[in-house]
Amino acid sequence: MTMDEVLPLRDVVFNTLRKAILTGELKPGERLMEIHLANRLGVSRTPIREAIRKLELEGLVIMIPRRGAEVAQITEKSLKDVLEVRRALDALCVELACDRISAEEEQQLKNACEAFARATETKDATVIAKADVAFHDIIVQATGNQRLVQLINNLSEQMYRYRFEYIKDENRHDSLIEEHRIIYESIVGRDKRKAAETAKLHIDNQEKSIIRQLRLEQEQSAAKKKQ
Amino acid sequence: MTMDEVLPLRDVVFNTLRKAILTGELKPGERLMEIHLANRLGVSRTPIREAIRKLELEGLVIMIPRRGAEVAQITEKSLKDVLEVRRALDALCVELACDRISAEEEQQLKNACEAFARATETKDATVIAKADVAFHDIIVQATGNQRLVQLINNLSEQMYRYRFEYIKDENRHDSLIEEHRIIYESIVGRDKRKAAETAKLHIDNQEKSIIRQLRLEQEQSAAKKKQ
DNA sequence: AAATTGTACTTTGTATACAATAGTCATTGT
DNA sequence: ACAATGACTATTGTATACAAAGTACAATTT
Repeated sequence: MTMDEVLPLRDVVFNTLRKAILTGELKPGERLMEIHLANRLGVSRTPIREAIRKLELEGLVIMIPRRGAEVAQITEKSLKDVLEVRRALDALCVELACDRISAEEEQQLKNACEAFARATETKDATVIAKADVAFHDIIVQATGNQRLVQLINNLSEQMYRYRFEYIKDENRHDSLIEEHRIIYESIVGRDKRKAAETAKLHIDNQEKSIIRQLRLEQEQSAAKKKQ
Repeated sequence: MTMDEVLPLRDVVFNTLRKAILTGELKPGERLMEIHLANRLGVSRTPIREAIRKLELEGLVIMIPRRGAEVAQITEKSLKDVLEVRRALDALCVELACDRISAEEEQQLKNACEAFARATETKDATVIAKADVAFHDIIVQATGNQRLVQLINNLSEQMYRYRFEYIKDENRHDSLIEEHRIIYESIVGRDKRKAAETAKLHIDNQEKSIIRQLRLEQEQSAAKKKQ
């Protein structure tokens, strides 16, 4: 018996648009026109509008009065702002995890750590990204703080598009594995200071890579505009 | 010439409902029925619904499928979660302020610090609360991180109702003034460690007071239910 | 030829109408 | 008397219709 839970259309639309923005299918600056989207998704304007209201508060689209919504631009400044906050929250995460992680979660974290190392061998960015998310999810969940879970997820969202390029870089794989290992061991060893320090380092490395990626894209779009 | 900017109705409704929830005019658990609200505010259901979608994502209301929205309950757990995050973010704030505060902002902070001390003498909770917000706002703004500003404001929101009781407690006034003074001096003296520590202490004190308040309220409502 | 005005079209903002569902109360049968 | 079923009502979910505003393009005038 399949209890195929029927979500309200607004949530279906919200998830669809969210995914489209995060994967880059809808590009920054692109306009979201209600009738157009309604036709494409086969619903009326009402659920589209309600979905846009949620995307607006989540920062994925911006509203221009009497002109409608468009996909939010990511600037280097806004990315730095997000990562500055994440650095603090990721550090908080691992510190709380040191206090609160259960024996079962410790085992899961160990498995996830090893699974990540194996995933890098596939050289498939999608597989690696999933293994990476799985590892960090266990830590975030171990904090037992729902609000923190929600905030970290929202902040991670903002840079989904760029994380992929970072994951692809094979030269970084060994240090990624090493960082994960240190974080795992620090948490198990209840060494808050070291865990927090490594978590911050982990973000710093991501920041460098993502900003390089972002500059590249902006150069490209600038060149395209000229041509 | 008054450029009385006409906000979309959904934003007017959003702000109205938000304020009503934060001031306690709409109580936790109370249902938000669309037609009812539409009649009361003299608009149609559409802007009401869009406002509710935003309140939903902000965590001020929760949706029950096919039953509509109701004002979110604040539990002791959810409050502790919020404050745990705030402790980290407030510490980040003062640290960043140490690095980035301008000479002008330093002067403003000095004024706000003195203004707060004077405000406590009025023994008027509204006046004191305003002076307190003004002081902290300068620090948050000094970080130059828009995302951080947004997050702190959203998190502060969640406990607006209870902060008032905290501010009222005259026994705490002297230590509040002292904490503000230490934070001010640490920022000016670029002492990140001390600034962060005091900021955390500041939150800890709030937490104790607010949780006491929350327990009191819950006892009262439990008693009322029995009677 | 350039500028300005007017008109038509596109798109959002708001209201209302219709559909579906869940909760409530009464009625009926055991 | 109690349980179960069915109808009615209240409320949300969705679609559409109408109003207002902003934009682009063409025509006209200087």
